[in-house]
Amino acid sequence: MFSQACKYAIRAVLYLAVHASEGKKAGVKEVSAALDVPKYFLAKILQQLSRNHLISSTKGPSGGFYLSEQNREATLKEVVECIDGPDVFNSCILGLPVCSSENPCPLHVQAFAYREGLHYQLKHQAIGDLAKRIEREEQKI
Amino acid sequence: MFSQACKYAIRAVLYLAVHASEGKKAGVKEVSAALDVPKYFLAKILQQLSRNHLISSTKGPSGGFYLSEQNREATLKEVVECIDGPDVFNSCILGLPVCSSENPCPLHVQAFAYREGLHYQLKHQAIGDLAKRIEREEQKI
DNA sequence: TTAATAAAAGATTTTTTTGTCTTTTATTTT
DNA sequence: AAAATAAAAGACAAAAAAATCTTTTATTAA
Ligand code: FES
Ligand code: FES
Repeated sequence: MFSQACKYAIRAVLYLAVHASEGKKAGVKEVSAALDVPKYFLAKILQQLSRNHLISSTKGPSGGFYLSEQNREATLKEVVECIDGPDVFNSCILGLPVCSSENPCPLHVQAFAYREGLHYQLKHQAIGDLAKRIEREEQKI
Repeated sequence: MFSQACKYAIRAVLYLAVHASEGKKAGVKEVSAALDVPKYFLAKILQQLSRNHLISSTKGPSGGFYLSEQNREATLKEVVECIDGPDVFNSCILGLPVCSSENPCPLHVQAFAYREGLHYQLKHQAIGDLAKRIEREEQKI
């Protein structure tokens, strides 16, 4: 479903949402250590998210990555599409050129349900809200 | 979700289920042309399925691939696991070392539900039955 | 205002996946 | 028995994804 880079991106964004803020930024080193993810690879991913304004960053001492209030209103769908491209949620699970209910592949009904369930959550839940839920329910990142 | 090889495998097996039989075998050339899939790559995939007794084959003139009656009783789950390995249906969508409802990641609930829907179909529907449904409902492969 | 810090950017390397080509082996038809 | 056919096997090449390293730029704290 998601590329390795995209999995790292989602986890990193959620980590930032929970553990960082404008006043308490987190560096690549901290995030990569906390999530047990390759440091330099993660750096690239965070850069890409930053360029696309899905996370915020500042250079220099006491600099690092964090989520602005605006960033917290975005959704993971945007994060996913920033890394894996725009077709993640509408491509056929068997790789047919188009996915549609009019011309369904044999797995379409189930695959579509799965994909849409996930899509719906990622699309409608703000990252900030997700973070609160993670803290409340003590979910793993 | 599925590797390219696995997508090709599923489609090829379904093609054989619909268009081939012990009396009317299909060669790599036919299948790759019908599904618009790289020939030599598909050959490797069919070999692997054949070695694992998920499809049948014979060499020589009028040889080719087909599904025996026994093959038709198998499921696509077995095909998928033959190509992509045994963890496809129980690994965390975010790549955490284990996926469980006790230690869920933030996407677990949706991801699990979605995955299980698909898993259930692939696990409980015999390839032979799927083929009949494909013919009946004129689904695309 | 200098030194230290940390992200940004760029260039490379490694690994995995995908795809191709050639040779061998089994089978069948002539 | 010989020729033709088609899968099996093995070796290889190309492309994509993942991971690493180095240099540059911006910022801040001393
Ligand atoms: S057509 Fe294949 S998943 Fe929709
Ligand atoms: S724990 Fe992540 S999908 Fe189950």
